[in-house]
Amino acid sequence: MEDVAERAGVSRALVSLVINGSPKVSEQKRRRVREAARALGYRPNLMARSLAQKRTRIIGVLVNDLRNPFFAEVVEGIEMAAESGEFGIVVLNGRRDRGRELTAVETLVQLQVEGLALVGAQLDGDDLDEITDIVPTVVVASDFGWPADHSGADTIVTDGRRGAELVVEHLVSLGHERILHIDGAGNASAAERRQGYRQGMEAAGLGELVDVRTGGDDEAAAFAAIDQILAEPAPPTAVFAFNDLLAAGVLDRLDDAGVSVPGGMSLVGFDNTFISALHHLALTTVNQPRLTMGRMAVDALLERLNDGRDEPVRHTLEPELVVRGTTGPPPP
Amino acid sequence: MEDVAERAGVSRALVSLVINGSPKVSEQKRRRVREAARALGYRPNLMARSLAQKRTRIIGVLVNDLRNPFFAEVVEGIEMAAESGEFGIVVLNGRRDRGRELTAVETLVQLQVEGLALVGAQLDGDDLDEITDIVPTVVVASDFGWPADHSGADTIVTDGRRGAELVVEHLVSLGHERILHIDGAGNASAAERRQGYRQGMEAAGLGELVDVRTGGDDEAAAFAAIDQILAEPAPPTAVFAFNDLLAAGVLDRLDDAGVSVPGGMSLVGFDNTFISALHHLALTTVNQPRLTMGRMAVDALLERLNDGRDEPVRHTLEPELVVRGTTGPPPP
DNA sequence: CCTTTGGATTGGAGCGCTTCAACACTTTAT
DNA sequence: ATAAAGTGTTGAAGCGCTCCAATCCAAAGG
Repeated sequence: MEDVAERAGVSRALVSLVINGSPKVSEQKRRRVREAARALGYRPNLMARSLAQKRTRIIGVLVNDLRNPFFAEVVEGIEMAAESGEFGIVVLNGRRDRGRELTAVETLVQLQVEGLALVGAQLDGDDLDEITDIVPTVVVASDFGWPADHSGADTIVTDGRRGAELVVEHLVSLGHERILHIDGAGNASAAERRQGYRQGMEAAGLGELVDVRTGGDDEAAAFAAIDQILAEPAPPTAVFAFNDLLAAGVLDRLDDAGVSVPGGMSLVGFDNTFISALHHLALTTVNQPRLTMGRMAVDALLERLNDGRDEPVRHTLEPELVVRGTTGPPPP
Repeated sequence: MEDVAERAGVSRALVSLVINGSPKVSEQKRRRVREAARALGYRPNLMARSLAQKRTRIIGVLVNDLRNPFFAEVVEGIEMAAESGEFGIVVLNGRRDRGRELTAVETLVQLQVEGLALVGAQLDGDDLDEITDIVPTVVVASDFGWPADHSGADTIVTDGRRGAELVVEHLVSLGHERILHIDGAGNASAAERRQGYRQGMEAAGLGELVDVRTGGDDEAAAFAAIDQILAEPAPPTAVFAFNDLLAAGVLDRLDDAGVSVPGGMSLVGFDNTFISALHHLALTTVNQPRLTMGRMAVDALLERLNDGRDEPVRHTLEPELVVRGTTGPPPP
């Protein structure tokens, strides 16, 4: 910067003004500075700038698992919204490891991010208790148990309970009774969907047939459960899987076992990722508006940042059943 | 930091030493500083630290499209390797837009990243000419045309030419002759695969039947091409798609048109993403060792950073044909 | 002709940290 | 006893930038 100033025959301060596009610089000097900067290949040092400004204009994003297309799209929504709010984002990947999530959050805070978006994080409220009063935080696509006195983070979720109910209602309307749920195990939104499933079953008078098996959040997690189910005397006629990835795993296994879908068994996923839309799978699933979720997350942060809101806010989006080809009437 | 020092009854310098785990600090003071830091909820400011150290320990990653599982996994490989080299990564998403890629690279440089990994980038050599002599750069999963005098970036690719040849060889061995290629349009590695396809065809004496259609890099890009092909008098008996996503789109369209696979037409993808492994698709494809590519990319950067290498290096990995269920003999 | 006004420019302090030379003690060798 | 050689600790400079108060200058007003 010093060099640029010298070459342009001005002070360092003036160079700073030009770089930041201040209106109070004469056209002449502006040009000279620009030229000097170009000639010298000058690039401002963002670290120094942030330090001096005490602002970073960065939103930190922690994501549960980048390989899951659902999360990847939420992140994309966040990125797009951040961009139009003149913020950059830094994405850290928890890779499904709670410990890594914890250190990632710590890193982001030390990076002085101005807002924190946790996408599908597995942390719980206590982990964040301290964080939330340092930096505005929004939790997306998962739901934390907050400690009683927490100052609050915002929450953006799709109503997983309702989504699961929709699934059960759909299956029941097709005539299914033995509907089984392979859940998301310890996954952030697993509990809610389990609950919705239970409520749906009970509402349909099928409370006695409630059957939840442990799954997970990827294809492989379904294998054990399916193998077990198929070996049982009275297998279900429909399976509701925690998410699309898991459902794809179920489909694979049913395939292997020679069970046709939906002829021999109906199958429903969750998330409406592009995977479920592939015609060859044509998975009936529940849509979550991912881009919208990302946008709302950023909006929530910006409200705290720009408008000074400080009570926590909670947005629950409506899920939507997407009926494709993996659901039909139960076998006779 | 000042506060911590005061509370612990030491100087700021000593606090710094403790935080950075210097061995030359008495156990007693170390404890007192630690305690003071905890009590005050002190968090070091990474910006300030980087500025003072003139190091960031950050590798910048620019990725073509985070929604493509192939790229997501390469990034994961990079992240894991970086982690074990004591580096963090910052990922910026180009979202398939060249302009965005350009500004992203600029941002990363200004962020003072110590290394730059471009994953599937669409930039060309000239864009990077200036960058590469500021920061060590490695190009992964795409291949740039370098300007003659460039000081060099490293390159990590899977041999796309060879991969395409493998595909053609496989199809030819099954008896196919009319093998069509739906390409990746302007995509970074499209040219190479096109070339491999051509060479393979020619080597098999099928040079006359070479037929390349414009595709792209996602499902939708395949639709137009397939519709057109099916309307032609002598449609191909096999289609080689630029990547798995595109192949999935082809599969969808063939499905719609009532063409069975592989009975009516054989289909091959590229990348061996988890999508191709779904039994319902069971897509024959070509594997690229993604995690290895990520690791090698980081290794290349570390060699420049730590060992002072300064001539460009190029690693070409061997592709591997993965035969699944979408290829078979041509229809009679 | 002198003062006022207002826009353009600048010097310098400060952002939170690291680092290095210098200093203050101990301990060991002489 | 004194010199030499560690150990721990610290003051102060400096990293590259921003931003405020102060200054400068030219045009406008009296």
